[in-house]
Amino acid sequence: MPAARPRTRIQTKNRETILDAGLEVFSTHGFRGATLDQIADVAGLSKPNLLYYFSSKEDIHTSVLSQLLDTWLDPLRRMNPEGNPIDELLGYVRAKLDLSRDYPRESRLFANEILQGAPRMRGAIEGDLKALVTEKAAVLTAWMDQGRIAKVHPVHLIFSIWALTQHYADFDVQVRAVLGPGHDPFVEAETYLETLFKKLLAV
Amino acid sequence: MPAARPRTRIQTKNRETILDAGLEVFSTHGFRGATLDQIADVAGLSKPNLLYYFSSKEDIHTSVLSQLLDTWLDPLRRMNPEGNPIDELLGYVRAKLDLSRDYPRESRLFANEILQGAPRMRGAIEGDLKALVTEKAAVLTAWMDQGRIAKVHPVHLIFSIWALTQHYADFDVQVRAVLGPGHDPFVEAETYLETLFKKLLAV
DNA sequence: GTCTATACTCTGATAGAC
DNA sequence: GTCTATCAGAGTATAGAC
Repeated sequence: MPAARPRTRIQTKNRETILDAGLEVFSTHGFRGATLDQIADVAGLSKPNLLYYFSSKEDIHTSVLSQLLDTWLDPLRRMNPEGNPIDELLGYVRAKLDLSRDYPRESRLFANEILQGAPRMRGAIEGDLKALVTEKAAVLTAWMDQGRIAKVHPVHLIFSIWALTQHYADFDVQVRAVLGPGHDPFVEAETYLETLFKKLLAV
Repeated sequence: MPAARPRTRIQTKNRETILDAGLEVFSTHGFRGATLDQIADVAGLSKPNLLYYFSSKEDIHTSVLSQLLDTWLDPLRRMNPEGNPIDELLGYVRAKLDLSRDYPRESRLFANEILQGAPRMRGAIEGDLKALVTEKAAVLTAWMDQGRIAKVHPVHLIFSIWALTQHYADFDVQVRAVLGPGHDPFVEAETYLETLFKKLLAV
């Protein structure tokens, strides 16, 4: 790596363009399935030019992934132990569903990575992610012990929020095919999931 | 394609071996990510020998996929309109969770396909799958109208069963990393999901 | 039916002109 | 900084011996 040098505006802009193109292609085809040609095409740059900004395909992929987990865990991090339990949990569900709607490519990239056994993210999952879940599971357990929400397995509760919200991003094609035209999956999901979690957590 | 000829036992066995190896490799690496070398290696056959039994990589992939949807939809198909609604639904959840536990490779292969926009299964999804869901959604709606289960969006109810059960196969790595050793995700999930759906569907 | 050898294409990465 | 040309390796598929 060369000594860190301040980047010009055009450099910053091109790097962003490439990372966005990489997200687009990696999220639909996985790492191996993606080609530099495709990424260059989406970015509107030549292949050698990609490799002027990033040292390798792997480098692009790593860069795309590196910021992903932070964005992904942010809503959970925001769940406030001092707040009202039901509001906090429903707020978390809504925030996670918003992520699925607004950042489906990120969701699919993450899903791709986990499906393949998390070869490039295992450390982050066993580290940051596990630590955060453990911390928040303790908050949930406290709420349950105080009788403010129903007693269920706190970690599986978090899993179920992930599964239900990410499904609408990762299986979008299937969801839309089954619902048919004239439906907004995310609007319907918001209502459905609010009902589901209210009933599950009512004491 | 040559005229259909009865296959010898060794042919049948080798074809099965190859399809199983293909399932193994395709489900973890996706179509593009998988190589014939990997499949040959897992199958314990040489690469040209693979192509003696199947005309191409695509052919292996298609053959693996072709039987997948049937297996996958079977539990839903079995949901009996004449049975007890809660029992039928909880039975479906359990059957789907069993599929996740016993056939995680099939689940991941399916997830891979949908994530990529279902390039090789779109027809089946818009056809058979949609038709079955529509049929069963009508059954659910009838149960709801009779006041035998709570009124919720029937299609999203099915989506939620899929999301929650498939999560334990597709995100297995993450689930186990977060839970840590000494947990059986599927045993815990069975209890958790039974509670969740009982509460959701209680009138 | 199965293998070795190989043809040919695709893809990641580099060289070097401008 | 960006491009054209090109190399080296991987990967699918085929030829042909046994």
